[in-house]
Amino acid sequence: MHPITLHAIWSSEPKCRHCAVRGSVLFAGLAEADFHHIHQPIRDVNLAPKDLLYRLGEGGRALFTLRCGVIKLVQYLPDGSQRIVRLLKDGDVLGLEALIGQPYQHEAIALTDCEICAIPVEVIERLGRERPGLHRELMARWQQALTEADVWLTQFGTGTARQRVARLLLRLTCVDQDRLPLFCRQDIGAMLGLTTETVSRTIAELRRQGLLRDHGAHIQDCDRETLRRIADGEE
Amino acid sequence: MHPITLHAIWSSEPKCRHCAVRGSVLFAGLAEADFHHIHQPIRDVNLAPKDLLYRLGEGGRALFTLRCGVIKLVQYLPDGSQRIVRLLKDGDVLGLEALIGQPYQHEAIALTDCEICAIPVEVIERLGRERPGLHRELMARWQQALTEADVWLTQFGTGTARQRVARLLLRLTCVDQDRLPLFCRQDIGAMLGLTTETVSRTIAELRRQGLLRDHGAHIQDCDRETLRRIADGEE
DNA sequence: CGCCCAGTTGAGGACACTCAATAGCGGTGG
DNA sequence: CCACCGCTATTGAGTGTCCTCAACTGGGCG
Repeated sequence: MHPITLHAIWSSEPKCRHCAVRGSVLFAGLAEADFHHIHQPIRDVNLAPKDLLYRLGEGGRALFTLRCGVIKLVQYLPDGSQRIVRLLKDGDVLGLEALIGQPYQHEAIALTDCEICAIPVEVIERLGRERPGLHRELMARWQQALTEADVWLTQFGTGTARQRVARLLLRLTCVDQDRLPLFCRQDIGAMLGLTTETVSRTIAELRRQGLLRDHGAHIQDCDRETLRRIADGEE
Repeated sequence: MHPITLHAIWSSEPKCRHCAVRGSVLFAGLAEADFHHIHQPIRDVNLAPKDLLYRLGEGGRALFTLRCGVIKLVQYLPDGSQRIVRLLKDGDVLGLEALIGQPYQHEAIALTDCEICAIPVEVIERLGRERPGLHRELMARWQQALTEADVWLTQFGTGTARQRVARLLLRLTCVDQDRLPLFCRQDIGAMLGLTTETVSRTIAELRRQGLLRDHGAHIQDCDRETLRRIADGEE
């Protein structure tokens, strides 16, 4: 178990106002005046890779915005193997289930260094009462997660290993053209429903065909055009 | 293309008040007085099996509650094959994406006869402004869809054909112990990411082992205990 | 009666999994 | 500084599962 670094920073350092990703995170639409209504502490959480943000089944009273970093949401199968259900990146929101009183549905585990805001549910509820626009924002977040879930099912749950890997690489590189977070083969397998050996073999072959370069776990210079053809089953 | 039967019934027949599934559908918590605020027509839609409720990419201005019946949400892969992403049953809500101005993300196709309420987005917005509780209800619906999506990914996207079929049968029968809607082998395949032949073979073997009976597409009398062991990979 | 569609069954092959051995990398300690 | 350890990635061989293609069956309906 990894310790979670929590320290209340609200009173001393109102980061929300100056938050680097304010344009894209939950409070994007908040007017300056709205911040005066926040009496509850919004906490600042920092995670290192492999740290646990929250546990599956834990009854949480906060939701989180990811200011920077990458987090994986994991669920487990009866046989103990794990499946990565979604990835979250800068500006994404997680733990929404807390808003309706449900325990967290996943384990949330950091893949990179992460900076996170932990927002108590009561803060959202109070703000929501006075600013209905917040609800629209929240619903959009939910819809975004749902769309993402559907994509994972269709893109990463169907087709050959070659297709799935190609699709994953396309999706990961479309954010940051060449720089994508380093995933171990096991994580890639857990995202695609494949074994680490199959993933390794598949990536090795793509490398031999000159469709990407990789130093260790770092994958670079994907030939997106060819990968797209592979993803669509054209070769 | 299947014609959609739409007829406005609000003025003549205010079904929402007497809706059979009012206890579990969207307007569960609405006080009687709230209905006076609805000036927009809530339409009644009836579908036969294979009828299309809405199309993927269609920009809709209504969301739907399913009073009775079963509906499948379908997405398509680049190669044209279809994947069933979720099933909806009595009391479920669909088309939520319309609420945030997005086009529908799936094809919604009836599997049985269906009775549906089509609720204009404006109605929800007006009601939501006056009754914040509605937002909570909507968020719960979204979360429910999300949880369901995760289940499909982990349960139906992993494991052997035998395990997946067992899991599907368990999930379908847990609602209605012995009576489950009739799915063709192709639909089952589209839910599990398997071919119809594999589904057919797998079910045939379960039948030979006495774990279920089926007359044509109707499956009955599942041995849920044994199926559970199969689903968990214990045999 | 015969068509049509859905389901079943068979044969063969491709693909991914399992088990196992090896290689490569980074960190630690002597 | 180098040897060693542990972990991850890679590669190989063999097997099992599922897909593909194809033929056949059976029920529903015109």
